[in-house]
Amino acid sequence: MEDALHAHGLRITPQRVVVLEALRALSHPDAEAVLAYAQNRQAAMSVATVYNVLEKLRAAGLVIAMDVRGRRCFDIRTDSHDHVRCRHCGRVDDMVRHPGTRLIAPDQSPWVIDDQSLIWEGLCPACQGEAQHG
Amino acid sequence: MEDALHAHGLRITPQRVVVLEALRALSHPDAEAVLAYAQNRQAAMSVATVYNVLEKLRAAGLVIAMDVRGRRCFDIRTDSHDHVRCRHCGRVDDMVRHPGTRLIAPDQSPWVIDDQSLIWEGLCPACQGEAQHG
DNA sequence: TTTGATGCAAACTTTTTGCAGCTAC
DNA sequence: GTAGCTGCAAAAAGTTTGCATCAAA
Repeated sequence: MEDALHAHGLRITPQRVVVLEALRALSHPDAEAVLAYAQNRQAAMSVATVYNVLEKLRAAGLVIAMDVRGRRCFDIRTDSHDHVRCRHCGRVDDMVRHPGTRLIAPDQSPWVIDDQSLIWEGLCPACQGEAQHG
Repeated sequence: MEDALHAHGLRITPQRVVVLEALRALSHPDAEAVLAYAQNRQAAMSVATVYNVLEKLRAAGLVIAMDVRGRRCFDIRTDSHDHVRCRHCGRVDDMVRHPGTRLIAPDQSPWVIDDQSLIWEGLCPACQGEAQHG
């Protein structure tokens, strides 16, 4: 658990270890879920620290972040994959993409899909120079 | 402009017409941008109304919504397409998907991509019965 | 020892809500 | 006339920030 932190030049603190544990134990938690996990395990943790740690981990490439209806969720998997979210219960599942085929079809899956959003993030042509020294 | 509202059983109000205008004039605006557009055109509009109208339009299928770094953005296009967002300036562009090929490659585009998130939304198996009468 | 992390609490941003009044149909 | 929409303002929900304290290396 600590190896991953150490390998990315991040200090090993009890809080960070617990956040990593939460990310492994939970499915796509948001900050609130990570905090609840830590508190259940009697680990000292504050809201600000949860956000700090998650952002550090994201910047280090250890987790990916996604925005889902006003909440920022995190996922410890770093290989490329997609997600599906239930608009009734809010549950988020991983979804494997099949190269060369349609991304998803309702009849290929027990899920009923009625919306999708794919967002890439990066630097637009105009900002590529600017961002390097900004 | 009003046709679309009428066709979906939505009452035609000045506010709704202006929101539709804003969605056509702007690229992927959020609520704040729509409000600013309306106010520039001297149209009466309150924050709550912007959110109400956008949600009505989304529920009617006239626009799609996407969550981008804590903000909910809207897009009047309803055919399936993707988006790319600059992490420096926040600009969001449409991105056409090429069936049968990789979704995107950095060297195929002047954008530098370092993150992607694809989220489908729908009903998970457990909720399909429940949601119909809930 | 020193650099960086944590905790608290307050501020900030974005979205939602309750309710009175108004208007499209 | 009436169901449904709007505006206001306050509250809610989620995230960020400033600063003093603390601890990993």
